[in-house]
Order: sequence, then structure tokens, then C-alpha cells
Amino acid sequence: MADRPTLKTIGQIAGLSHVAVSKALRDAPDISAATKERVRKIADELGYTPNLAARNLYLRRSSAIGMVVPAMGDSTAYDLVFNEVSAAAAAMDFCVMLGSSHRDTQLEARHCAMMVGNQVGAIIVAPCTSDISRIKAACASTPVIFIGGKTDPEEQYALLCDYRRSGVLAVEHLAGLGHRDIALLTYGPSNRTVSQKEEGFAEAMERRQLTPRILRSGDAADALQAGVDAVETLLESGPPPTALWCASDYMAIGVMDALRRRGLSVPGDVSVMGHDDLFFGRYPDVGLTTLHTPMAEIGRAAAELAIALIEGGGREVCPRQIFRPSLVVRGSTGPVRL
Amino acid sequence: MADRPTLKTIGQIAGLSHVAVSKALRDAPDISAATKERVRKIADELGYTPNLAARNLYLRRSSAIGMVVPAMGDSTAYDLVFNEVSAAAAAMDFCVMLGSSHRDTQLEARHCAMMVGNQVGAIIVAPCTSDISRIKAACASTPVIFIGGKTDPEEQYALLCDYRRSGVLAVEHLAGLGHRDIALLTYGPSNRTVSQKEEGFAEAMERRQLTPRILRSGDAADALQAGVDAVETLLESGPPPTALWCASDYMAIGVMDALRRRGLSVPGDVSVMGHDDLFFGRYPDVGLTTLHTPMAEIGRAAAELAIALIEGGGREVCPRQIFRPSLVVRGSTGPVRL
DNA sequence: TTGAAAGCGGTACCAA
DNA sequence: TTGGTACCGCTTTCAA
Repeated sequence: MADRPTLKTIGQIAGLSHVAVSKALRDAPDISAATKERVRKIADELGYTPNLAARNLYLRRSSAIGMVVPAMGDSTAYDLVFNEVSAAAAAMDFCVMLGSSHRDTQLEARHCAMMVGNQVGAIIVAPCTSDISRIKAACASTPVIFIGGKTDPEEQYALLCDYRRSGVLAVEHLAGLGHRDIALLTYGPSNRTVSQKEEGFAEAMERRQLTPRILRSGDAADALQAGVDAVETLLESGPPPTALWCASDYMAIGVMDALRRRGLSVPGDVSVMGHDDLFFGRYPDVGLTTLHTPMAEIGRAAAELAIALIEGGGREVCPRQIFRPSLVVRGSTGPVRL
Repeated sequence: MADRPTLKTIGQIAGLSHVAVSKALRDAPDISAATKERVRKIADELGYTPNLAARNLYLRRSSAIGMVVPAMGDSTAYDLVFNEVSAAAAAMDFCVMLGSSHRDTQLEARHCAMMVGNQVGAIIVAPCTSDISRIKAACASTPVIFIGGKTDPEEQYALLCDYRRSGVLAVEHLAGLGHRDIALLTYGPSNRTVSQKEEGFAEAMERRQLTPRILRSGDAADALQAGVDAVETLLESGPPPTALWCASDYMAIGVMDALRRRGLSVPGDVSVMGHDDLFFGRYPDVGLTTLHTPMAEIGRAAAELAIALIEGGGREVCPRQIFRPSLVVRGSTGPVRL
């Protein structure tokens, strides 16, 4: 790092102590206006920026929050979450340290440990698996805010999405279109986001006296391929259901493609729904009916919770929030073919 | 922040000075093995993590790099860049502070200033416009590595992509398929990435004795719509070119959709190419022929350059690198219809 | 109105 | 082998 000017540098030029300079720059009441003026001018000329690390060290504060995700983009929607975290943090003068774990629990924990060492005041984590033991070990006394739904909602700080309700909404929409033979397609590895969808789906189907079919195939790391595989399996065992709900938009893309390659039209022969409302679903040729998860809201809430925890004081915080998905109807679902 | 244990805490328990503890933990040669053992055990029990801010303060070092982008995801490919920056940085024990400017030059500069204050040793910036004056003002003596191609390649540190060559590759591919009436579709606001594509395209066309048609319409903030608009304009003035090269994949999506809505088939009637190789181009129904920009490589190079600049020493660094795009052929381009 | 001293959590240097 | 002292840049307290 190049040598940047410090309070002392300014003091030497102004013929003052670094203490007086510090006070002048922070507009303390016990410094004369003339001195303040003079000091500020010198600081400007030198391009002085306070060393926040030193300030935070003395004040035992932090001006950064951490965030660890399995990956940015790349079949996740954490990029949307981050954009909001960044905006909310910047508005309160906080920087955000971000780490991409590349879906590796070891790297995930390392990111946490490095951030704790670098004095972030709180960490927002979207864990890559449901095993969060190493994360908690790495964070020790630094508060961790879990997002993404893979963790137990009983964690102290958790901003989750109600995937059970996703199941309800999906069944509501498809049954409303007259579908009775509906299958849910999911993939491994098993985690809360998947099992919640399965539970919500099964319950909603049974409430309507319909038989829930759930098919797991493939792996989350290549959800698109999992969708292709699922269709193969379904078609081998007779005529497919009239409607398919996929655990993610990526999977839905693979499913729709596989169906079309087999000569089945969407939604003519089979209606297809996804989950997450990622960008490409809006692409006119795709027009995917899906469930929107409010990622931007979650990001904003996470940043605000993190900063509230850091600034502390008596301010009350809402440590757990459940966000609700909402239905987005596009062209990939339609009335059941009689 | 909760009170975390410090060297002094450990020293009190071990009956040693904080200095001895510091040495023991860093395995200094002048501490007895027994003491080291004892100290390390206490540190483990307490979950001690060194305060890197304090260490860096004394050592006048930094263990973080900054990165500022117009947005994560959201029609950019900076998520791919970030994933690599994060991995490369973590491998060298560096944290990454990331800021999303939301395409606002003021917020962009604020992120830089906050990161400089928080002692990042270098900043990687993908500027949202070609006006980088505020960025440089905010960063003062902290080195800035420019990526993304909107800035002057003569900047001290710049990792760019040769968009001129994109033009050459696009023309080569389309002309090779027999196309002679080829148009380049771009959008505002004007910046180097756009003008380089235009220049490369025009040159390559002229070298083949072909007349370059370039049409600018709409705005980068909604590239998809810009594509739709461009097609409208083209079709108003007679039969469209047989091939269209779009300044970005997003624009190409809009273009293909608009063409199909007008009853023209892709690539049957019109071949369409994009630029950037974003994920959705791989979606089978899209199958976009495009130009791949090596974002992952740029990310890795940027992180390595940043850290080399920080660690300094005599190590030589390559301050400017130009990366080459490569052609990705999928289904949206085909032989010219005779 | 100004500044000297102390302390935040570390590390380097040198004396014990 | 150990620890005292000083210092990184900043802020707070208190005395001048």
C-alpha cells in the first residue's frame, strides 16, 4: 500500500497535533472555525481519507458485513440478493465482503473464518448444504444470518422462504387449470428447500383428493440435466402426467426441452412450472410459469438485520422472517387437454 | 461486536505476556515447545482468531481487495468474474469487498472511497461509464485495475477484451456462411466496448468488399428492448439483412423474438449472433451463436494482479492484458438463403 | 481552544 | 526463553 496521509501528516503541515486535526475534521465544538477551515483545506489537498481500520480498532466497531454464497449467478439467484445487500449496506456506510464457496463446505467455512478475522460485524450465509456446523465453528461469536432455506428455521437469525407454500401455490394453479395428474420433479442432494416443496406439494394434492407423484432424479449442480433425466424416466413408464412442477427454473428448462424433443408440446400436451423466477423465464420463447421468490427483499432485510446487530444498542430486531413466494403466470401452463 | 478473545486474554490465563503468546502462536523459534503447546490449547478452547485489522495496521499491510461493478448478474457477466476473483483471492488469504454501483457513477465512486477507507490494498473496477474521473479521485493512491473494456487501454492497470477482434470473428463466421448483407446492431450510450465492435466490424466487412451496416437503437440498460426496436426499424425500410450481429446476447434475444413475431425464422431467414456467451444462450431453445469473452480468466488475472501489487516486492507484474474473444457456434446462424 | 496521555490488538526490537 | 517498550492510526479523556 502506498503511504497515505494520516492525521499526523496533516498536523505537521498545519502546525497542530494530530488530535486537533482529528477533532477539526470531525467538526468538534472545541476547535475554532478558522482552524477547522485550514485543516480541512489541507486534508482535501492531500486527499486524506481516515483509516477506518484504525478507527474501528479503537472504537471496537466494525464497518463491514460479510456474505458467503455457494456461487454468484451460475444457477443461483444470489446475485439479486447481493445487489440489494450492497445497496442497503452502502446507504449505512458499510462495506460488504463477499465470498463464493463454489459449493464446497470447506471453502465456505474458510471464507467465514477469514471474514471474522477481518472484523466483519456479522455474516450473511447462504449455506451450500444443510450441515452448518463448520460455519458456526468458524464464526464463533460473530452473528450469522442464514438465508436460502437450507437451514433449520430455528437458527437464531434466519431469513427464509416458505417453500411449503410454493407447493400450495403450484398445486392451486395447476389444479385450477383442471389438472389432476400432476408430478413434482426434484433432485438431490436432499435439503430443506427440496423437502419443504415436497411436503407442501403432497399436502395440497391430498387436500384435493389427488395423488401426489414425486420424482427425484439427478443433482442440483446440474439441474437442467436433472430435468432431462426426469422426463426420460417419466416417459418410459407410460404416458406422462398432464402437468409437471419442477423444483427450479433450470430444471424446468431441461424438462421443457426434453418434452419438445419427444414431440410433446408445452403447454398443449404438458404444462410445466418452475421455481425461482430467474431471468431467462421471462425470455419470450421460454415464457415459464413459475414461483417468484423475493430475493431482493431478502437481501435488503438481511443487510438491515446485520447492521442492526452490529450497531446494537437497544434497537429491536426481527431475528427470523419468513418470506412468501408468489405465482407468476406465463405461457408454459395451460388448461388440461381433455 | 461481541468481545472476542485477544492475545492478552490468553496471556492472562496462561500467565504470560501477550507478547509471548503472540510468538507462541506464530511458532517463533525462541519459545519453548511446552509453552507453545499450552498456549495453543488455550487459544483453541477460546476460539481465538487474530484481529487482522490490528495486525495489518501495525504491519501497514492489507488483506483485502476491492471490486466494484455496475451490477451482479442483471444482464452483466460480472458474476462469473467475481467467482474467480473470490477463489483466487481466498487461495492467497485475501478477502474481497464487493460493491454494486447500480450503474450510478456517484455510488460507484462512493464504493471506491469506502473501500479505500477500509484499507483494501487494490481495487478492481468495471466502470459503468467511460468517465472514470471520480473513480480515480476516490482511489487516490490505491491502485485501480480496470476491467470491462469501457476504459482507455492506456490506463496503468487494465485487463481488457479485444472487441475489435469480436467484429472480425463475427464477420468471418457470417461471411463464411455466404452472408453478404450483414448488419451490426448496437445501442447507446456510446463507449469503448461498442465503438470497438463497430470498428472491428466495419474494417472486416470492408476488407471483404462488403458494405457494413450499423444501426444504433435504444439503451444498454434494456438491451433486450433495444433489439426489438432495432428489428422494427430494419423491417420498416425494406427487407432485412440476411445476418445480424448484436452487441450483446440480451439484444440478440430481443432481436430473435421480434423476428419470429414478424414471421421470419432464425436462422432460416435471418442468422443472428450475439456477444458475451451468457448462460441462457446455451438453453436449447435459444441456441445462440455468440462470441465468448473469457470472464473467468479475466477474474483470475485481476485478482492475481491486485495481490501482486499489494504484496509488492520486486515481483514483476503484467499491468495490461488484452484477452481474446472466441467464437461459439450454435443454432442461430446458418448458411445464407439463396 | 489546544494537546498530552492512554488505549484498541497486534508485531518488532532489544534487554533481561 | 521471556517480557518490556514502542509503534501502526485513530479517538477519548482530562489537564493546561
